Amino acid sequence: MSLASSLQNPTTDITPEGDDYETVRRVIEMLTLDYREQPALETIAVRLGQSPTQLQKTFTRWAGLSPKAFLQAVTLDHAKRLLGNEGLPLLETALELGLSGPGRLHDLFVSHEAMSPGEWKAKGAGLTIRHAFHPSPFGQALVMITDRGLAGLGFCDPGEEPACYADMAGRWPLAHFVEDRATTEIYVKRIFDPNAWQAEQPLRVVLIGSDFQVRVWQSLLQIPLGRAVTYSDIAQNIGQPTASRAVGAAVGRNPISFVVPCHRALGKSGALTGYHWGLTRKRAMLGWEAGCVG
DNA sequence: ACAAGGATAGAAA
DNA sequence: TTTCTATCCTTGT
Repeated sequence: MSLASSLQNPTTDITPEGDDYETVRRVIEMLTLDYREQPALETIAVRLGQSPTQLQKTFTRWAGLSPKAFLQAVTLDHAKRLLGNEGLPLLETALELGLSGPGRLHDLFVSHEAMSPGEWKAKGAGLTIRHAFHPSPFGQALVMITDRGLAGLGFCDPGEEPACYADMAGRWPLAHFVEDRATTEIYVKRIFDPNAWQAEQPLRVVLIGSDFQVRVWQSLLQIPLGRAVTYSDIAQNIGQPTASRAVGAAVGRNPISFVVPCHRALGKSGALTGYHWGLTRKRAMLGWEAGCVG
């Protein structure tokens, strides 16, 4: 089977910035674990065995932000700002502008297609899924492609690949899995390079889930870069205003993280209430995106 | 059918 | 801050 080979070869292909995420991850962890003592940048640098200057470089290379700006981008205040409580109901706005439908969605230019309920219930039977791990700005990324487009994107830290693979593959237990780095690599480059997002032909994405889940994920696709919505916003958007709890569960099952921007769903208070691949990664994504906007 | 459990939210103590 | 509860889609029995 391809599983073994994919696990033994966690790739060192591209991404000269591969190490940067490790640093960023540890900084975020320190900040959130010891948030009481508000460690200064210099303290953190020392703990990591780096000079503040090195840290400066790492952040600007990784996020396009100075360390100070990045740290700000990871606070509760910033999260609240993303929610943009200044009025404009985000999701409806996107709909009115005609950004929905098969055309452009998301800043990444995604065209989405949902699998039929029958195919969903088949648990992937008859489906061929090509997959591989690649380094990404958010750790190791597991990419899963069907002939209808990107079906899965998961993340983990180096060494956790087996669990990550099991998690993703278990979602379509009857599918046929083939490791195919050549196919997945094309997608990876496109997904994590904001410069490639301007491309004219959209990234094909296929949403495999229950009807309810697909509607939730489609709502997520309407959230622009640099904004966020609450779980209840989404519940409103799909016409079931009291189902915010169920929305949370559905968001959590999103198989294509980052591309379907589930990291832009926050609690009403602005708190990051959860993330399937770890809250640290959710913070990192929001911080990284702050760099894209500014 | 039924029961348990979530990445919720709001209210009460 | 912690706890209680209304709510509702999924999944396992």
